[in-house]
Amino acid sequence: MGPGMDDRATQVLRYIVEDYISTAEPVGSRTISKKMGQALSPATIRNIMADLEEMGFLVQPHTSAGRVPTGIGFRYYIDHLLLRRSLARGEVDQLNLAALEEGTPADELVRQASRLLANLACQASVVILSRPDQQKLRSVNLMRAATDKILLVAVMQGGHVQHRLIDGEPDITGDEIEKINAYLNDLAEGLTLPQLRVRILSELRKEKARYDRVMHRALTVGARALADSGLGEVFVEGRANILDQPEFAEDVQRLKRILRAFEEKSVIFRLLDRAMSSQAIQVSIGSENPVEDLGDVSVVASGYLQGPSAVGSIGLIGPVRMDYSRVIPLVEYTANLLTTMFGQR
Amino acid sequence: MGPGMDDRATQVLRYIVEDYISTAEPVGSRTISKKMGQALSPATIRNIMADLEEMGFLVQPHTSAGRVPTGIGFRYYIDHLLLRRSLARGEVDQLNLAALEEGTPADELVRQASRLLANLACQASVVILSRPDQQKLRSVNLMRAATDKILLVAVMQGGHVQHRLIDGEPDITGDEIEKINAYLNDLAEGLTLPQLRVRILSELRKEKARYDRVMHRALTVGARALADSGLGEVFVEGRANILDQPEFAEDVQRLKRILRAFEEKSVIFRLLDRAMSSQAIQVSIGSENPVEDLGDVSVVASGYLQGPSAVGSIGLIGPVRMDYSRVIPLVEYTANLLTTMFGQR
DNA sequence: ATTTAGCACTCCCGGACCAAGAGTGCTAAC
DNA sequence: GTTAGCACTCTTGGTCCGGGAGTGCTAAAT
Repeated sequence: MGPGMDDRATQVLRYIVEDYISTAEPVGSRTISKKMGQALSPATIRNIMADLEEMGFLVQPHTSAGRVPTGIGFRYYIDHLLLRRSLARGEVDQLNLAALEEGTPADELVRQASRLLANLACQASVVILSRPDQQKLRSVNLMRAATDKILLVAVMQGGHVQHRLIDGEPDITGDEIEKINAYLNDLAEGLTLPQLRVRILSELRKEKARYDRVMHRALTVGARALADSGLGEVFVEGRANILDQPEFAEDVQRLKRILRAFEEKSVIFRLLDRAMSSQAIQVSIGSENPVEDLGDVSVVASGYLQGPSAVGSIGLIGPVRMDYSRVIPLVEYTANLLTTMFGQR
Repeated sequence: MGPGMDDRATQVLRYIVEDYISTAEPVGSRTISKKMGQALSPATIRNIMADLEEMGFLVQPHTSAGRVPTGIGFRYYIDHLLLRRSLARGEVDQLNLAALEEGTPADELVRQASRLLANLACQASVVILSRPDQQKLRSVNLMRAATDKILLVAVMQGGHVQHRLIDGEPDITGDEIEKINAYLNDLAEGLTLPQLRVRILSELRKEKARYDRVMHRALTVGARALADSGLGEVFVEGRANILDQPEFAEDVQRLKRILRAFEEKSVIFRLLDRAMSSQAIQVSIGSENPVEDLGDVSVVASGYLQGPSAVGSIGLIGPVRMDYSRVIPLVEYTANLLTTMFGQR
C-alpha cells in the first residue's frame, strides 16, 4: 500500500475498477461521485483520481477521457479490494459433472468441466494435463489388437489412459502376454513410464525370457512416445466467447494472436503451468503472464489434484477487464470439483 | 450448360472467378480484357458479363462495382472449368505423416493430418470420425485399472481406441478377467459394440457364469457410453486461418457464428457427414451446405477408409472464394494418405 | 486546509460534404 | 458483332464541424 493510499483513495479505485469491469469504458469523476452517493463531489474525485494516476493505478487513454485501471490497478484491486461473490445456486447446478455418464474417461471429464466453466464465465476456458511421462502409473497392460499388433495401455494414477500401438508381433501367444502383464503390474504401480522402462531394462539383463523382445519393445515405444509427445494434453473450450469481449471484437490482429496462441500447445502450457503446482488460484494480469503474445489477456487458473499429486490445471483466459469477483470463485469451485471427482476414482 | 453459354462466356467466367479468388475484390471488365490479352475490348466483356449476370453466375455488389461470382458461378466453375493444379513437391513433403512416431494412436494421426492440411491450405481444417457405436470392433479387452475398477478397452477396425471405466468390481480375479477376455474376443470381431452387447445378453440367458455380472456391466456401460457420446470425435485445426480471409476479417458477427459452429460437434458432423460415405471429393459452396449458420463458407471434404469401411472424413472450411484448384487436390491427397496409412495398420 | 463550483480547454466521435476513382450501361459509330 | 465515347452511379477517403464528455485549474466556500 503506497504512501497516500488512504481509505478514500482505495474506495475510489474499487469503484473505478468495478465500473470499468462492467462497462469496458473509461470512467469519469462524475460517475464515481454518483456511485458513492454524492458524498464527494466530482471535483474531489478528480483530485483523488489524479493521485491514483500518479501512483500508477490508472491511466487516461487521452486527455479528457475518463480513467482506466492499469495492470497495477487491477493487481491492487485483486490483492486488497476484491470481495468474492459466492456462487449462485444455478451456477453450481450447471457445473454438475456428476451427471456425466458413468465410466466417462478422465479426459472427457476434464474437457466437460472446461466447457461448462467457459459457458458460465463467458470466457475461453483452458485445461492442461501434466506431462504424461511425469505421471505415475496405476497399471500397465498389453493386449492383442490385431494378429500382428499389440496395444499398450497405460492407466495413470489420475485416471488418464494412454495407449500406443506396437507393430509386428504376430508370434506371441496370449499366455505370454498374460505373463508380461502380470510381471509389469508388479513393478509398475507408482513409477512413471520412463522409470518403469529403465527398471525393466536392468531386470532383463538378468533373466532371458522368450518375451523379452515384446516387453522391451513395448516399453521403448511407450516411453519414447510419451516423452516425445512432450507436453500433456491441452483442451481449449469456449473460444468464441472472446469475441464477445468488446476489447477484442474490433482488433482483428489481436484476435488472431490469441487464436493462434490457442493452437499452440506449448504456449497454453506455459500459461497454465505455474498454476498446476499450486491449488491456490493464480491470477496473471496482462503482461504478468509468461507469454508475450498474450500480453493483453488475463489468466485465472488453479491446479487440481489426483490424490496427493498435481495432475493438471484449469483456468480461464479473457480480457484483463474480467469480473474477477465472479470468475475467481468459479475457477476455484471447478478445480475443487475436479479434485473431489478424481478422489473418488 | 445454359443457353447462350458459349465458349467465350465460359472463358470470361473462368477469368472472373480466378481473379476474384486471388484478389477477393469485385472484378471489372477492364481487368478481364487485359487478362485475355486485349482480344476483346472492355465494352464487349461488359456485354458478356451482363449476360452472365442474367444467367445467375455473377452479381454486382452495387451499381458501378465490378462483378462477383455467385454460388452458382462457383459451382459451374468447379464442375466444368476447374483445372486442378497438381501438388508441388514441397507440399507432399510437408504432408509426410509417415514421419510420425511409431505407434501413434489413430486419433493423433488423424489430428496431425488435419493440422498439416490446415497449414498448407491456410484454411481451417476439420476431421470427423464415424460414430463409435457404428464402427466395427477388432478386439475388446477388460483390464484391471485399480483395485475396484476395471477398464474396458475397445479397439475398432479403424485402429481407434475407446475406453470406459467400470466401477466397483473389487472381487473379480485376474483369471476371471482372462476368461471374459477370451470369451469376448471370440465373439467381438466384426460386430459393433451395441451388437456385441445384445449378442452377449442372449448368450448369458443360457449359461450362468460367475462373471456374468462383470461382463454384463462392462458391455452395458460400454454400449451405453458409446451410444450416448452419439457422434464421433471431431477435431478442428487451424481456426486462426479464417481470420486471414478478408471476407471474415471485418465482420465480427460472422466470425462469431463460425467459431461457435466449430465448437458444436453436431454442426461439424452435419457438415462433413455427406462426404464420409464417399471417397470422391465433395464441395459444398456456401448455402449448399447443410448448416444455415455457415451459409457463407465452403466445405471441401473427402471420406477416408479403413479397409473396406468408411471411418471418417477430412476437409477444409473456408470462404466460398477458395482456391479450389489447389485445395481440392490437397484434400484429396490427404484423404488418400489416411486411407493408405490405415491400410497398413 | 479541504472541498467544491465554475469555467476554459482538450479530445473523441458522428454526420455532412466533397472530390476522386472505378465501373457500369447505353448509344452511336466502325 | 464490336468498340469508343460518355454520362451516370456508387464507393471511398478526406476534411470540416459541432456536440458531448471529461479534465485541470482557480477561486470561492466551508
